[in-house]
Amino acid sequence: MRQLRELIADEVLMALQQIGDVNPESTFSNITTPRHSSQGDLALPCFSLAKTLKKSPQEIASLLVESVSEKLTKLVGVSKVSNEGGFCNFFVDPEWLASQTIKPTLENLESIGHFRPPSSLLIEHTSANPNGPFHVGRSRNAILGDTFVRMHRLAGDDVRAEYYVDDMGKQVGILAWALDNLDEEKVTEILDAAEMNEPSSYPHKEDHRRVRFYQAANLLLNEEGSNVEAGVTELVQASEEADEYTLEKFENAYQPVLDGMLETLRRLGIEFDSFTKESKFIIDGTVDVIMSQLQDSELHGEADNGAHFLELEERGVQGKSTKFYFRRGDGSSLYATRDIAYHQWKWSEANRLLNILGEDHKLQSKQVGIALDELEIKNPEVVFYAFTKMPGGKMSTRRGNVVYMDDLLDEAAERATEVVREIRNDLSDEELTAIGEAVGISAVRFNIIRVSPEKGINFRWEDALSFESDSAPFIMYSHARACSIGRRLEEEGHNLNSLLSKDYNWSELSESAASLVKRIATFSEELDNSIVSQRPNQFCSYLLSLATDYNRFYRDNHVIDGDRVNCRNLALSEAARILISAGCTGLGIIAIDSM
RNA sequence: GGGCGCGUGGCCCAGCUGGAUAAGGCGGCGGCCUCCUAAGCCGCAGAUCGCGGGUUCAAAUCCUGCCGCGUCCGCCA
Repeated sequence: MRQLRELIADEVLMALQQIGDVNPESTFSNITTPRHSSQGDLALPCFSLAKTLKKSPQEIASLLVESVSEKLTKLVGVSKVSNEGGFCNFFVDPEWLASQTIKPTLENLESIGHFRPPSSLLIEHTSANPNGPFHVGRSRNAILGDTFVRMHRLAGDDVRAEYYVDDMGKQVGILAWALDNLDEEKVTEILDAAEMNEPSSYPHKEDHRRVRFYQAANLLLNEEGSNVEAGVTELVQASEEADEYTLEKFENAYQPVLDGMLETLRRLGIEFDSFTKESKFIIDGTVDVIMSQLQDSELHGEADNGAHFLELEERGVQGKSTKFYFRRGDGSSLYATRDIAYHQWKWSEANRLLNILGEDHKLQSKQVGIALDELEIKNPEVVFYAFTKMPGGKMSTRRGNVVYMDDLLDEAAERATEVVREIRNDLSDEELTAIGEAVGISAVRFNIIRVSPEKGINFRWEDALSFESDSAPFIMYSHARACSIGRRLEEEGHNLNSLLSKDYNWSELSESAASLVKRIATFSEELDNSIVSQRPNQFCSYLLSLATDYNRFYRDNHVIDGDRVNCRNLALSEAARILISAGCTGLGIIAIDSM
């Protein structure tokens, strides 16, 4: 709690110095938030001082309290200082905290979430091969990436969301080949034979339609003695030489697929500011420059057939192969080489770079990082996330072992609509559907970001669609409750702004109201912590706590009491409502006002 | 074989830059709607923090060995 910390810092530092601490700053930096509210709002562990001061931690804590207590408790804002078990415990005065935080929250809507000077950054996420519909396995990247975009924006940063389009190479080549050489009938025949001809719920959406061509071509590719391989290879080679005709053919093949994927993403609330094509760096020649620069590296080596690599063993890369190839024997570049050029270009576009990558890209990312070092180009910040597994194993577009996001969202919206229908009998079908859509989508997003990125997710329908307490609908429900208060006041002819413009008396806050005030006060620092530690799940937890605290407040602090309005409780409720709503925006949850 | 990551109540999951009684949720049991939305609130039961060593005043957290799971080790993307 930064408000309390700032308030007590000077006194505590002085007291630490007095009792003989030679590095009070360092001791003070250990101050933490206690687990239990009975232990105050901040606690300073005194154990590290025991040795140098030759006193027990308990004794030290007690000395500190003695020296600091009188002055601090005279300060407006500190209600109590005590010590227990070697900790020094500081208690904030909730009335003071409320006077510091509630009004600013109500009045400075545009600065909600701001905690530190803003930065400008480019976040690259999703960047999935445009070869088929967006599926659940790919969605963790998109949802996580978009959440970072949103959280940074909430914190005041200038963010550009970027999609790197793989518009060349094998994946798109296979798709282009298939569209050229197969027809619907043939595709159906091939998929039937492999028992992969599953009916699509979106047969006319291009990503769903074309993925069948892609899957069929992959099946042909694996057949003995097929000439498909040769055809695809020819295309791929042409694309890597930036052959205009081929690249256009590729674009015609993938663009409708990409559009379909983006449509799905848009339904999830995910949009991009810019798209950069991989071929750009072949066409503009930077890949060639990079390759020749890398040949000057002391790590550079050349294989028998003329392929070039960096030997990374001395840079900590271990395994069967420690070589990083950046140029094939025929002189052409590889995906990773283009990625280096892409990073060089990205640094010309932003001050900070953040990449969202699956854990399968860890080695690749390390190799690119070392190559960037060799070229004296800064490394980007990277967030890795673990895979989403299906009960049958890894999801794969190629093998058809997938759950498409379009289907998951339909199911989510449908189930949510049924839940609303059971609860609300005063709404039209249209309203029910709208709420169901918002709830379903929010729930799906939340169930992915609520778990720490490095932990694997086992996809289960019932988990992905969970509407239980640890979920987006729970948060949305608190928000809707808060909205209903304002709505009712306005229906009764009140003007909310004039009710809120009064000066409140914050004395004698109930326990639940005080808890809510404290929770509200830590919004920005919780957001910032979550961003800095690259764990959106932390902000998820915070928002769940805020919603829980609001629900408790709601239980025993009424705003409307007969024909009287408690303006102070209204101010608290509105501040909470505003922050829940802002938090939802930051996580991609749709904060509807009725549900 | 090697690298990286993960392993917390029956299930999901937080805590992991060491600190006080390991936080929530689901499921189970029991309470609360003459009162602003009960998708809520309150209580009870349930944890050898994968296993073994070590460092420390203090270990779920750091180190190390083992076991299990994931992922990577392509002149693929």
